[in-house]
Amino acid sequence: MGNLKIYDPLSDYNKAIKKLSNNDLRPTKQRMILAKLLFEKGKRHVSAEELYDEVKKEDRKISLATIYNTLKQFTSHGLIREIVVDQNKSLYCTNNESHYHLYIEDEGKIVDIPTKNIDLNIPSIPACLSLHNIDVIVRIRTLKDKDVN
Amino acid sequence: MGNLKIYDPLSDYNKAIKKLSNNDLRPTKQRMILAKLLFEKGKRHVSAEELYDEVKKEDRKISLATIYNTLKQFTSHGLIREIVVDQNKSLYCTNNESHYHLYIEDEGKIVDIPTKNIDLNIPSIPACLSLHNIDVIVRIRTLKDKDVN
DNA sequence: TTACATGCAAAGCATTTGCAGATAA
DNA sequence: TTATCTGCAAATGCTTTGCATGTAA
Repeated sequence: MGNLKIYDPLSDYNKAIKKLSNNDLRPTKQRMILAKLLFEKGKRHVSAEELYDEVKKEDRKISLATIYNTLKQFTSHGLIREIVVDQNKSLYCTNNESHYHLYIEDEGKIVDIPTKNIDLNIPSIPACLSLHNIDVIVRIRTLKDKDVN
Repeated sequence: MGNLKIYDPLSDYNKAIKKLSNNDLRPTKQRMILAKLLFEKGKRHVSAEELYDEVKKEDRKISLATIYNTLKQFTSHGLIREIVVDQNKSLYCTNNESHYHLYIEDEGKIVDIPTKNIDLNIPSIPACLSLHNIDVIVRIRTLKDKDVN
């Protein structure tokens, strides 16, 4: 919002661009715009549709299909994380630190939880020698209409 | 597995029927069939489609729409729990004990985790005075193709 | 120059819904 | 008899895909 900003060669944004180049992702116009929106605004949880709207607000245009595809690519390259919150609704998280998620169903909101706040004791993990990723989603629901009848 | 079973007037199935009647759900033919499949086979994690197939295997027929609607009703009446595992994929869990879920993404499988195996420390829960439900889904992914490029 | 990206519209898929006919009480 | 179910087919909503055009290197 118009605040002065000293050029930071290691900002999240620049790191992202570098990451793009380091992978097989060309830093195209669309990917730059999306990386900018995703990484210059701090830690965020956005949907494809929200990003689409933000791009439009900047008087630019990226097709929704490209936004979906790009989010998918960014995810598989480890730049962001996908959180499936409901059927027909994914949010993308730009927080790169180790953390879990709290999803407040009633509000459709997500809050990050530091990994240290959750102790997992799962002896039942079956032969996960090559465990690659753990994601914890705590879903809470507050007392509402539909559940008590 | 072919083991003898003494008639239990308080079996999960009968409890379910009773629960149905106690709510505003008429114990119709379709609901009885589904309750039977859901509660007489012990703790399960099934999708609507799987249930649909099981009904067919018994030479009966319930429309998929009715299965979806019934699962939804059973869920909102607390008979089962819905677990959203992916976009466009819900599983329904018949375990009534307090527990969380481990989802193995690669295999699409779900395993129950006793509540005591997970310590939640979430001071950040915002004004959840009327907290109604906590669901924890631990998602694990083992090292696979698409993630390293 | 050419392999890779993008955009559009169409397709996909699990789930939901509208409504006419069927059923439980 | 009447409020409630059921089943079908059509609709929904998010996401993906096919393919022609555009673009980075």
